[in-house]
Formats: sequence, C-alpha cells, structure tokens
Amino acid sequence: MLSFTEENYLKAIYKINEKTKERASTNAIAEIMQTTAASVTDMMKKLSNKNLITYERYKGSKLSSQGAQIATSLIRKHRLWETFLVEKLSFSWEEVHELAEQLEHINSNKLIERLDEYLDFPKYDPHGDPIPNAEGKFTLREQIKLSQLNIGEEGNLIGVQNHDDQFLEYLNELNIKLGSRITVTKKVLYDKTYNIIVDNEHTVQISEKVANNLMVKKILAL
Amino acid sequence: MLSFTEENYLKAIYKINEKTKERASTNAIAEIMQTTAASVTDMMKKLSNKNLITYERYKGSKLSSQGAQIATSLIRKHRLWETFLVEKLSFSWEEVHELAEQLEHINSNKLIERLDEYLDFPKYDPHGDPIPNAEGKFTLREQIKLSQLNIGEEGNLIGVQNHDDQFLEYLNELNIKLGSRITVTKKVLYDKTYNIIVDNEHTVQISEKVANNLMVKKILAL
DNA sequence: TAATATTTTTAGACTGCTCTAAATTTAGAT
DNA sequence: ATCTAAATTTAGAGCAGTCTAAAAATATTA
Ligand SMILES: [Mn+2]
Ligand SMILES: [Mn+2]
Ligand SMILES: [Mn+2]
Ligand SMILES: [Mn+2]
Repeated sequence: MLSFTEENYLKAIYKINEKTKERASTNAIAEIMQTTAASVTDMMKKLSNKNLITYERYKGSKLSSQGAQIATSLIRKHRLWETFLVEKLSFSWEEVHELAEQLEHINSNKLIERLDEYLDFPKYDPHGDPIPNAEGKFTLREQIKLSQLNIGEEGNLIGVQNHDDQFLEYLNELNIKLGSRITVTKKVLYDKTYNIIVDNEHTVQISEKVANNLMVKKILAL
Repeated sequence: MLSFTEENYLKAIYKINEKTKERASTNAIAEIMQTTAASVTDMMKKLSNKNLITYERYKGSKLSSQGAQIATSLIRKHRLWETFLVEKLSFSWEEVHELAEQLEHINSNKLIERLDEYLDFPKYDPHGDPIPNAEGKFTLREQIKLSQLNIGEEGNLIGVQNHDDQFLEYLNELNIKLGSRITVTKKVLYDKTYNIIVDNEHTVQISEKVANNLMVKKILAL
C-alpha cells in the first residue's frame, strides 16, 4: 500500500516522462510537487527501494514498469472521477480537477470498474484527455492545434492543452466547449490574434496563446 | 483542515457519546481506533487545543459543539457514499462500509450536496441508519427489535443493529433485506430461537442474537 | 582548461502520529 | 483505611515526510 504522497510522486514523474521522454530531474519533480529538491531526493531513494522507479544519483528518475502501471491507474481514476463529476453531478469542467486529485487516491478496483461501467466506459474525460482502460491502454486520436488551421478551415474542439481554471472559465465565457465547431476566419499577422466563429453562431477574437491551447480535429471540406 | 486521523478520532468519540452519553474514556477510544491509550492521550490534547473536544485528565473526552458538527458531517458523508454505492453502483450492503471509510474524508461541500441531490435526498442509508441533512438533523423513526414482537405479530425490517459483513451476508442468504416483511410464528423457549416467515414466502429459524440485531417497524393488525 | 554557475545530495532538525515502558491517578476490594 | 488492580498519563523513541544549510557533482562559459 502506497501513501498518497508516494502516489503523487509517481504521477509527477509520469507527467515529466510523458513529454520529455528523458529521465525526470530532481528539480523538475520538486517543481511539480511544490517541494524542495532535498525532499525529492529522499523520496526517490524510497521509491527506488520499492522498485517503482529507477534512480541514479545525479542522473534523475524514471518509472519502472510497475511504477508506470500504478501511475496509469491513478490517471485512470482521476479522469473517470472527473467524468463522473461532470456527467452525473453537473460540475463544470473547471471545477473537477482539484476534487479528482483527492478522489484518485481512493483505493478499490471494484469501485473504479463499477464507476467505469456506470459512465458507459468513456474514452475521454471532460477536458478531452484519454482515459486509459482497465489494462492501461489509451485511445489516442489525431489532433492538431487550432493555430495550425488555415483561414476558412474548420475543426471540432476535442481537447484543451492547458487545464487552468482561469483558462477554462474564459472558454466558458466565449461559449467554447468540447465538441464546438470552430471556423477560422482571419489571422491577424501583426499581433497574431485569430478571428473565429464558434458553432456557426458567434464570432470571437482569440490570442495565439489561446489558439495554441485548443486541440481540434480538422473537419475535411466536402 | 483536519487530518484523516483527527477526523477518525472525532468519529470515534461521537460513536461512544452516542450510546453511553457520558464522556468517552481513553481506553474506549483506543479500542475503536485500534491504537494504544498513550496515542489517544496525545490526540486528546491536540483536539482539545483545537477546541473540538473538552478533555480533562483522567476524566475522558466529549465533543464540543464544533467537534460534534464535524463528526455529524462525517457521518453524513459516510452514509451518503454508502447509499451512492448501493443505489447507483450496485454494490451490496455488506461491501460498502470500508469504502465509505475512505470516501467520507473527501473534502468538498459542493460535492456532498450534489451527491445528496443526485440520490434524491435519501433519509436512510443501506443499513437503515439515518442520514443527517445538511444542517445536521437526523430523521428518526420508531423502531423495535424483532425480538420484541409477539407470536403472530409482523414488522418491516428498517435497520440492522450490527453492521458486520458476516452478519449482513448471512441475512442475504436468508433473503432478509431492508423492507422485508417479517412474521414471527414461534419462539422456542428452550434455546431462544425464533421461527419467522420472510416476505410471506419462506420460513427460517434465527437465533436470539440475530433477532436482537434486526430493527423493525411493527405492522399494526387490521 | 579553469573558473563559475547550477543542480543535486547529504547532514541535521522539526512535525505528526505512533509505539513501549514506567510513573501516576483513580476505582475496587478487603 | 489500606492494599491492589485497572485506567490513564508521561517519558522517550521511531518512522514518514518535510525543511534549511552546507557539501559535492555536474554543466556552462570564458
Ligand atoms: Mn485533472
Ligand atoms: Mn482532465
Ligand atoms: Mn458504514
Ligand atoms: Mn451504513
């Protein structure tokens, strides 16, 4: 049985490995865990002793297959709970992450499999992130940044890169949500803003930063 | 913010205060918490400093109104989660207690109020125990032990005194569940066993111990 | 390559919760 | 009233997780 803390460290390493592929540095882990490098070093020794990571002094850490399996199961629980909160309890997508941070540590296989079934085996969470199945397999899809669309092209929003509450609330204001059909009508070269039409209804202007955080599936022209 | 441990101590004191009314003794708390008297003493000082209990050396502990409020909210969460697991996720009544012990520590008023609403504001949990409402008020009902019924009298099962997995599984075997109509047909004086009819369908024999653990609402004869 | 800056580890300490063993207080029995 | 047993507290220590400060290793730069 792992402590919440140990589980969170595994998740942190997973998150780093996800993008950089290389071994997670002590400082990078400390940054995510909001703690000091010294504390991280202590924990790395502990997780290494439990064979959940491979750790070499001064070289960083990497999840072992067992560690990766646990991290994936945490991701699974996290995203299923987020889906539950949105689908069944009418939470909105910016409210669920913090709660899922608590709920992901509830320890019961039976519970999580029943929840999965109750939600009808969702493949994506309220932010469009893939939910690993019971075997740890993710269902990936082709997706591009909204900023990669050309003028006149359209896409359906299938995910957000950044999960920040403030960003999600901003999207709410703009009536942009998962599934929204987005048409790019103009790119202003000067300040790199975009003019887009949301769901064929309202036109809004967004910054490049926002356009880079919206992941869409391109709708092919007829 | 209280730790899980502190919350569990408050629940333990609540449980003792519930039946004995007197101050909870250090040993009684240790027994429930599965720990030593020395640990309890330490924690009593701590909870006392936080004004969650009144504690006097050698005299035992009692919840303050603030402590009682927290304990009640834990009971509320525990019983709502149990109800959720049974009603929505098809768990059976003997499986849910341990899981609720984890879930009751999830910290979010919004979550628990939404859950309450989602379950349609249940007044009793899967074991027939009353669920305090958001203000901490319990809905009590008249109930007597099955053993208090006379020959020929009937009652509906509305609760179980003992929540032991094994006891609940035994009731499953006998097809006895909340709501079951139970008719007492015979009391054997020699070994104090009871013959009862469950739901007008099958006759079973139960011991006095079982009869004392079944709480019923007497059905008045026409 | 040598000096400097950055990263990481170690050393030592602190808090929260736990334990055992010993001391103290209270309750019960004669 | 005194002795004994039971309950409770205190003393002292250990483990998990955290921190700061100092030392060591690695990376960067001149
Ligand atoms: Mn999340
Ligand atoms: Mn998510
Ligand atoms: Mn319970
Ligand atoms: Mn219950």
